[in-house]
This record gives sequence, structure tokens and C-alpha cells, in this order.
Amino acid sequence: MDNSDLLSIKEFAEFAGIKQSALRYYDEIGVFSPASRGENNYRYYSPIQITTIKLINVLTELGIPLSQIKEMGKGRTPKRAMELLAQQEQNLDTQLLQLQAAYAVIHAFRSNIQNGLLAGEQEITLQEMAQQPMVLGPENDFGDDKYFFKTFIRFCNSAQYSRINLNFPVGGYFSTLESFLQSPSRPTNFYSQDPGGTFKKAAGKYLVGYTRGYYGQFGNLPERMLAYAGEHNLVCHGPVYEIYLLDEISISDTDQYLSQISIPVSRKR
Amino acid sequence: MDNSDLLSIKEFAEFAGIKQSALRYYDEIGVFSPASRGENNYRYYSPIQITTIKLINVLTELGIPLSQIKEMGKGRTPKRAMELLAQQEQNLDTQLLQLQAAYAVIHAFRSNIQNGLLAGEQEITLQEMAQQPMVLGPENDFGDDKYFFKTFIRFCNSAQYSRINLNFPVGGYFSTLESFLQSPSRPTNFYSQDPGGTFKKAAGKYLVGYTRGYYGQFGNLPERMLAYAGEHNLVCHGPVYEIYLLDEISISDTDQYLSQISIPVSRKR
DNA sequence: TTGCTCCTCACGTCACGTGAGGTGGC
DNA sequence: TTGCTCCTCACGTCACGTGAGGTGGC
Repeated sequence: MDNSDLLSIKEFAEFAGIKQSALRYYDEIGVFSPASRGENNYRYYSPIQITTIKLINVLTELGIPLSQIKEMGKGRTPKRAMELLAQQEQNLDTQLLQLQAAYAVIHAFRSNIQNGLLAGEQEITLQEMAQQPMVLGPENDFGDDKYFFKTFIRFCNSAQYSRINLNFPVGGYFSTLESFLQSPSRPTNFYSQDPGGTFKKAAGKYLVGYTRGYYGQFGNLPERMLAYAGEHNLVCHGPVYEIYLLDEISISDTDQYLSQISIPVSRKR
Repeated sequence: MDNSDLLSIKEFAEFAGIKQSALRYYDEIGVFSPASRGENNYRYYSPIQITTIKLINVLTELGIPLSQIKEMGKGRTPKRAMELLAQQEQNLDTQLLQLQAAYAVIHAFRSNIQNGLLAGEQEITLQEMAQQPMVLGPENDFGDDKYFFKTFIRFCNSAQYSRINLNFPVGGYFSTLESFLQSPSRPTNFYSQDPGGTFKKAAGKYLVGYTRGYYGQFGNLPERMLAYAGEHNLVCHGPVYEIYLLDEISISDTDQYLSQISIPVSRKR
């Protein structure tokens, strides 16, 4: 190997797809240095170093700190290297799961908002809804609490111990039609729209209505939905599902939040 | 909503699973502020804010800059929010692909090193090898070049235009047995061990040998392999594959690099 | 008074990016 | 001389983390 085989920092940077500044930084902290230095103190890299820099690149993209990568380069033995790489494989497995989870969260919010945009707000409609998985929280105990929020906090805290993922949008569940009609702002349970959940909202015909307003404000929607059912020869039954399609995620004005109520129905005979 | 529903920064931080320092930072840069401030200037958060902070958390974990998240919170309209989330879904798709690619790279290096550790270095063995996908580079033209590296650089540069992913380990390919025997340090092509490649190293019986030394140093391995074949009534044919199992990734001493040669064989009759 | 929580600077950290100011060969 | 590449400080950036020093209610 002689100097004619070596590359300047510019050449090496281009050919490895890495910025010169990054190469200088790696040299400075001792994680990856040029094969040699010229008389003028120029950095010269050997083409075979591309293997190493490419691997370093892959590792940093995975968020592995340079200190750890440096560690790997120091007392380089095949055994150590393999252990570290095997550990990274494990690491990557969990990262992949996390990314997939994040994808599911984004998707859930996006499709809620999309449904909100498509909703005919004043209309009550009869819809065929698909099965939807979710995770149901523990039964709410409003007790003496004047406020909805205390119960909501209890739900959130319980989430840490149960399998509830609060990253997903949260909705209200009413185990019976009566509990919804009696107090539409006090769901019997909360649920998270977790697509990995084992509790399923059944597929089938639902009466669907929308209402604008802050959390827990339903105006006369329950009555209007019952009236619609009567006019169209439908029987409502529980459980009833409530979800906020447009809330503080997508709207500034709290009075403009949009919630959707869905009640399973069957034909009267 | 009255103050009794509000949470101190400590409570909110615990219950949302976020550090206080992060909450203060988000407030400072205006990306997420408490519902109100107390007379003592304390920050008070509303429980429902958990939806927002959880989503922010998911977005930051995806590497989305806070400036962009702030943008989304500012002129909050359902349409804007949906567009941004939809964009992130796309984004995530590519991130998932990248992670999977990174996984493949790590795995390829790890299994090479593992094979290197398991290798009986001096032995020549007859092995049943599985099919292995790869990407073959353009045909090498050593021309007048005295040095291997010039050709290697050409290969690396051509990789940018062809479909060669240099993140994977690179090996040497000899289209015929003769080309290997004539000049074992001048492969007819280079290849990358890309598991997504369309070129396949065929499954079957291979004569496998190992040698220690710097790139291109094979000692008497070719002769020893031919001799072994003769003794065991085997016929060698091309193409021949060369790969470095232990190189600068896992070993500091360049003279201890370990390469593997595999030659397809059949029984003489 | 002690203990606890909260506040606001201010400075540190990580992995670079970005000039500023100077060198050296054609 | 001009143009190009390289060098070394030095300071900026992003998303926080970590004290330091002070407040306020039980």
C-alpha cells in the first residue's frame, strides 16, 4: 500500500457519503481516524476504511452513541465485536416494535381526524361499522366526585399497571344504553383505541351522531338519536361508544371539539 | 373546570411519563404550555392535556423537530393536522424500511464474524451451503493498475449508480475456477452481501478454506484446496466466492484478517 | 426551623454544522 | 495573483439534563 492509494478527506467523504465535518469530528474524539497524515497535516484515508465508516454510519443512524462505537473499536476482538452486534440486533428488534407502535398511534389519530372532516355534523346516519379492537379500562367509579377529571386521572394512573396504552386516542364506553341516556358525560369505562387490544367493538349496524362542544357536552344528541331510531323503526341497544374526532390535537377552540356517538341498532319487527 | 382539577408539574410529569425539565423546555419554546399559571407562578396542567403531550411524545420519538410540532399546534385546523399526520405516516414507512435495512446489515456482519470464530482455520472442509442472495458489481478492469485499491474505488463509485448497497460486507467473485487460481487477489467482480439482492450464490456442496492475512494474501490456500479435492475424488468448478469474515471491523492486527474461500464441487466419476 | 415543591437563570452535553482566518501547491 | 483544498480554533444548534440560588406554604 503506498500513498497513491490514499484518498483526501474530500474524496473519501464523497465516496462514503459522509460530511467532512463528521469525519473531522470522528477523528477528534478518536472514534475513526484517517489511515495516515500527510506532511502538511492533511488527513488521508484508505479505500478499505469504507467498510468501517459505513458500519459506523449504520450504527449511528440507529442512535448508538459514538462513545459505545469507540469502545467497540478500541479493544477490537472478534468476540467482543460479535457480542456488541448481537446486542444491537436485539436492540433493533425492540426499536422496530416501537416504530410499528408509533405508526399505529399516528394512524389512529389521523383516521379520527379524517372521519371528523367527513362527518355530516347535524345528520344522524345508519352506518355499517367494521370491528374495532381496543383496550377497555377498569370500571369508572365517579362516587362523590363532582368532576369528570378525577375519574379520568384515575383511569390514566391505572393505565400504568394495566395494559392500557395512553398514546392512542381515548374514548368513553357505556356498558348499556340506559347508562348513556342517564348520564352521557359519565362513561362506565374509558378505553384506548389500541389496534392491538383484545376487546372488540363488534362489527355491525350502528346509529351514528355527532356533536360539537367541550368534553362531556352533548346537547340534545341522545334525544335526537332516539327520535331518529323511532322514526326509522330501529331498536337501540348497548354498549354505546363515544370518541372525540376533533379535539385539542386538531382544533384550538374548545367549543368546537367534535365527538362521535355510535349506538348498535337492529330492525324492529 | 376549576383549579382542583389541575395538576402540578410534578404530578403531570409523573402521570404523563415525561421529565419536568422537558415540560419546562416545551413551555419555554412555546410548543406546549400549562393550562394556567398560579399566583406563585407555578405551572398547572389540566388532565386532558395528556392527549396532546402523549402525541407530542410520540412525534418527538420519531425524530420530528419540535419546531415542526409547534407549527402544527399554532394554526391548528383539522385539515392541517391531518396533512401533517399523513405526511408522518409516509415518513414512518420509509423509517421502517431503513430500520429493516439496518437490521440486515448488522445481521450480515454478525454472522460473518460468528462464522469466523467457528472456523477451523487450517482445515479444508466439504460443506453443504445454503443459497445466498447478493448484488454483483460490474466486471473489474484491473488494466495497468498495479494496485487492487484503484479497482475497488471504481467499484465503490459505481455503487452509487447501480443498486449496490455498500453498507453490507463486500466480497470477491471469480467467474471461473481458472481466474481464481491465476490471480486470487484479483476477483473478476466485487459483490455486496445484500440479502435483498437478485444474484444468488447457488445452494450446494462447496469446498471451504480459510486463510489469515491482509487483503489479497492467500498463501498457498489455492494449491491446498486443489490438493484436497484431488485426494477426495472431487471436481472443482467456478464461480469461486471470497469473503472476509474477520477484518478491520473485528480485529486490530491487519495480519490476522480471516478470509473464507468457497469453491463449488461435485464427485468425480 | 425543616422539608418539600416550585421557580428562573446559567451552564453542560451530544453530534455535529458553520464560518473565520490561515496555509500550501498549481 | 487566483482558485482550490486543507487545516485548526471557536462558536452555534437542538433537545434537553443538571445544579445553583431563591421562594413559599405546612
